[in-house]
Amino acid sequence: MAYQHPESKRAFKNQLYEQLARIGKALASPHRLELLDLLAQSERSVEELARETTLPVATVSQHLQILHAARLVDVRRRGRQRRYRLASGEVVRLWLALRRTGEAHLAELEHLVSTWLPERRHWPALSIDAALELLQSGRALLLDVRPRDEYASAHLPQARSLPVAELAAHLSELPRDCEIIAYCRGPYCVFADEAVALLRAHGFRAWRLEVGVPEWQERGLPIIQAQAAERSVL
Amino acid sequence: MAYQHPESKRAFKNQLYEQLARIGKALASPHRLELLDLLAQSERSVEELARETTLPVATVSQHLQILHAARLVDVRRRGRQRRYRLASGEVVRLWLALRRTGEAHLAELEHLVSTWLPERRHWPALSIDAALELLQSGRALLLDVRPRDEYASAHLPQARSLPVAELAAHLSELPRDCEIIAYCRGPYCVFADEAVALLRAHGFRAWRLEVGVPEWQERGLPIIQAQAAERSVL
DNA sequence: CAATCATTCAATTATTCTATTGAATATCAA
DNA sequence: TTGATATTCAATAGAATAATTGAATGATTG
Repeated sequence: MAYQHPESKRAFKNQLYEQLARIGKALASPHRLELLDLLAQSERSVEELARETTLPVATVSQHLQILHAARLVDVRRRGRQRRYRLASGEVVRLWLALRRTGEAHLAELEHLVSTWLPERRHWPALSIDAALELLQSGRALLLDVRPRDEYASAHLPQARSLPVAELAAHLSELPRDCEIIAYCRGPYCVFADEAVALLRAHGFRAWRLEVGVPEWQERGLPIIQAQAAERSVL
Repeated sequence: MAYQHPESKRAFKNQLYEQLARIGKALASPHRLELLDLLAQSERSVEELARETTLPVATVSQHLQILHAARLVDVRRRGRQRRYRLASGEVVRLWLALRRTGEAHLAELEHLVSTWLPERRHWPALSIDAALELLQSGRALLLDVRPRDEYASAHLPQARSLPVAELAAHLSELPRDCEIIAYCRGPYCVFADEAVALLRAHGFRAWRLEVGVPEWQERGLPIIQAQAAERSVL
């Protein structure tokens, strides 16, 4: 019979929400959110994550273990490294949902962007739809300006890899007779802003795509992913 | 120009993730998750929430203020009550994403359900699609077995309100020549389980719908909502 | 087998969070 | 204005969390 005493219902609910709060607790630190954000681009070693976040390696390791205990990330060995990655697309959706909730309700976020990225006022970012239209009509070139290993892990169809650090050295290879669309990790990454600024300073018609790979994929659009062999071998 | 010094990039990121962690921290307590789950059904007063969660009123009030500081909930006055509700549909999506992440990765959740709701093995729950098919062909009656005020706040199209507590008294009004589909707050609510058990014990052909109103709405399906006047008047 | 490298562990301290209690405030009704 | 009701506030003690440091582990390379 399904009838239960009120006290036992309470015990069930307590255990239920306690389990779910394991995930909530894992999301309760700015450093861990940054780690999730980075891992949404590609798997990484502890050391790589420490370098990108400017945190001590031991601190990153401990945060990763908290994320792992909440089952938000997986680990595998590769040589003497341990490479961490998000446990699944569910985790990407959770992170994006958290970020969108912030964008919807935290006025401070807008303020941060307008303070630190004031040049975004000059040129509007391209939406996914606007970019798709330009690309499908052949009037634009798509640049992935993230580091090469992130491109290798997953990138948008038709995208060419040209990390922003190498952009200045390759300007002569870029076309002047079409639009150039640059994308990076997502709306809070500055790589594409920097690329667009450099390109425009040299007379190119450049635009920033307002999303990155995770948002593109969440929209149900196809991406080019590294083979499973490269991602999970041994 | 968009070029920034590495240190100032770091300062921007620190502030960015610190803001987003306000939301993560709000999700870090089992009690607050239960409050969000309840508010996903309908707005409620502090006292109502305290009664449902069996927590002291002052404790609930403090948790609500934490949720409010993270902008996950809104308040309005109604008489001498303050009625809290989720700030927007984004918050619903965030909560559902967190819950789904738990379902995907926390084995303990499955274990909890099989321990506390063992009767779920007997009769499979109806998916949204299965329910839609039955309902559209007229071969089923849809019962909302939640408390009446939650039905009033929002319910599925075609649903009749019959709270599980009143079900036993109204059995004679229910049809025996079609399927009966009962739904409640969602997959972890037991109202529909109880309703199905009672109905089957009396010979009805009853089924539990595996989702509630929030999941139905997230799927993009229509719901019947209380008028704005009822929801937000003075 | 020793050396190196990447990562984790363990112990400490400082900080933040949580629940509880009783008092304070604010609103409505008589 | 008084009393009742709903909620918040303030103070506290206990618990959990975070960052730091240096040592320990474990796999790979020479």
